[in-house]
Amino acid sequence: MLISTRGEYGLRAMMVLAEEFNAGPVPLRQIAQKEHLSEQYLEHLFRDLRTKELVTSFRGAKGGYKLSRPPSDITVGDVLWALEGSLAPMQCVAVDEEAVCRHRDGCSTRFVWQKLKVAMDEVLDTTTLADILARASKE
Amino acid sequence: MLISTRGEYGLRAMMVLAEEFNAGPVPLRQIAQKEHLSEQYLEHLFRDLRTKELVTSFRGAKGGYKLSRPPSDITVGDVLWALEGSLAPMQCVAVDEEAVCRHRDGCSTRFVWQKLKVAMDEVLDTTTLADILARASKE
DNA sequence: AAAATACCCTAGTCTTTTACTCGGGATTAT
DNA sequence: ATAATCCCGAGTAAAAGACTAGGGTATTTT
Repeated sequence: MLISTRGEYGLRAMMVLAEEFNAGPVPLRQIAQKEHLSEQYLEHLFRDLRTKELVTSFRGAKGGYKLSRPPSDITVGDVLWALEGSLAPMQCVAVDEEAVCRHRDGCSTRFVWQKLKVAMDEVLDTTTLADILARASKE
Repeated sequence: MLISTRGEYGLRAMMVLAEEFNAGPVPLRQIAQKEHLSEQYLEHLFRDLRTKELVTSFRGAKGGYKLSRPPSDITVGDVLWALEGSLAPMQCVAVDEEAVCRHRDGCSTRFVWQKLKVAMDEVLDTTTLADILARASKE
């Protein structure tokens, strides 16, 4: 499976923040309850989301998290990349890796992985949280 | 990573058979040497490829494997599906699973996973071994 | 000032998956 | 007969995944 619980829970949590974007910060406990997730596990995910500057945190009573940018400015790819690392189908086409094919010269299969990655990135980079929101409210 | 060594090695091995499609059967040892893979590990992969009827086996001396169909009739998706099982980005959009979302009603993120799957399937189902072969010989 | 709320951080642990290896058996060409 | 080859069921070591434990620190409300 391409997406682990990190990406799954993380995106779900980000959608809660997207819904509440115009309200105050949302505490993790509230997100955890709404989505039936572990609050402790969410903390780990939100650390990564914060360092990648996708969310802003507010400490203390009445604290919580807010999206750093409007939902229309955050793509699914932004979120998943922050939580899962590279989403390439194979190491040899991952951005953060040296594009080294350790097998025979001119590895013919590599171009398939590259095509796959392009197709995946297209969806990930063009779908924003606002798009999901719009889609959800229609149903 | 979406693709494990099963899919990676398996597709590579299938390409060797594709190149040799008009010759006699190719023994695993030869594939293993050419691609620097473990022969024993390949045996496991070929068991699956055989039961999915992508390759035909010939026992005994001078035996080996052949593609069951011409390279233009075998897609990358056929091979990967045989070796990796479902290639969906998430369980909830995998074909062999009940499409059950165990979280809150109308899970809004599901449509993203579905879009992703469609984009991936498009590549996997339209790229054949012959396409890879053609691409490789051009370089 | 104190209590409550909430984020922040480092470990550790249990389970599952991955990536194989081992050792044998069956079949066929020579 | 013998060598080459496919066939098969176990087992295993390492890595990844999915968390939990438990402390700390900052902020706000009262």
